[in-house]
Amino acid sequence: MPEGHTLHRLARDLNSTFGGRRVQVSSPQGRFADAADLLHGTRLLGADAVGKHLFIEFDSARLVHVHLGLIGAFILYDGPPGLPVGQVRLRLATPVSYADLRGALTCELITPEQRDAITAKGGPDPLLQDQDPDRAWARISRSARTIGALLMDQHVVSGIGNVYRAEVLFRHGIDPRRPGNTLRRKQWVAMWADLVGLMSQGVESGRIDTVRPEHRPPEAMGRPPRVDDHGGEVYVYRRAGQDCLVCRTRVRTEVLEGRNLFWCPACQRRFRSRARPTS
DNA sequence: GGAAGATGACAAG
DNA sequence: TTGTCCTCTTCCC
Repeated sequence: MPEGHTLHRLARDLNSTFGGRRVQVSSPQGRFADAADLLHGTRLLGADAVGKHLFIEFDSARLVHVHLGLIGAFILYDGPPGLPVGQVRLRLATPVSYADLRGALTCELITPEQRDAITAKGGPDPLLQDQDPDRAWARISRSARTIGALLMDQHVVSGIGNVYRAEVLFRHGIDPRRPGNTLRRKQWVAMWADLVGLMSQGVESGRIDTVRPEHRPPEAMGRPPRVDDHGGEVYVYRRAGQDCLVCRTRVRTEVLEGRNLFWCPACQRRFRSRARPTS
């Protein structure tokens, strides 16, 4: 589901299924009907993802911009399209496969200029080549907001959601409530490298697994990673009240800027501010 | 049958 | 910070 890895994987799948083909475009639910009529029967040139945004390009420089939001899903199916189930806002189809979009925050027809404006607003995306993590560091290192909030801010870094936020902070022993301007550059460089690795793995597997082999519980040894509601084996995300896989302290949760935050109070020690950072 | 909650983002105040 | 939107699933009565 929708963190950056989901969108990049989706773009890849849409390319292999529909890239270069003429597609039937419809909006069974009706909310995208006018645009669907315009695109119906035209060639789908390709799809690409930037952060949590998905762009699908059709002939005549027409682009569909999709943002799944919290609850959206874009699912591909093999076989000829059947009757729509539920609220299908957008359906792409060929005689042998189809894809249904439901619950998206955004599904709109845009121009290449609008696409550029959308992508220009975002911070660097760990899943794209040639990104500059220093652009994110420039904002983090100047901000008194918590690192937990900064990592979720798409203007700072693109593609990170609640799961990767919780997990990468755990893996680096950083309290999510710590202000961005108290972090060291070395810590950000290490976190960025970790995000690149974790999220790339997420694109391949379609799930979020962050637990190192040595921290897997003994009963899990020799078994494939467990699958939680969110699909993946993690250290702290949605594990409030359970034992930390590393130190057995109870994982805590708290709402930060409207989102559930999870962390281990022992592994992710609270930063103690002695004096204002000097540089 | 209805409420709550979920991997998100925006506008209003 | 709060409210709102999107849809579906799970839980509780």
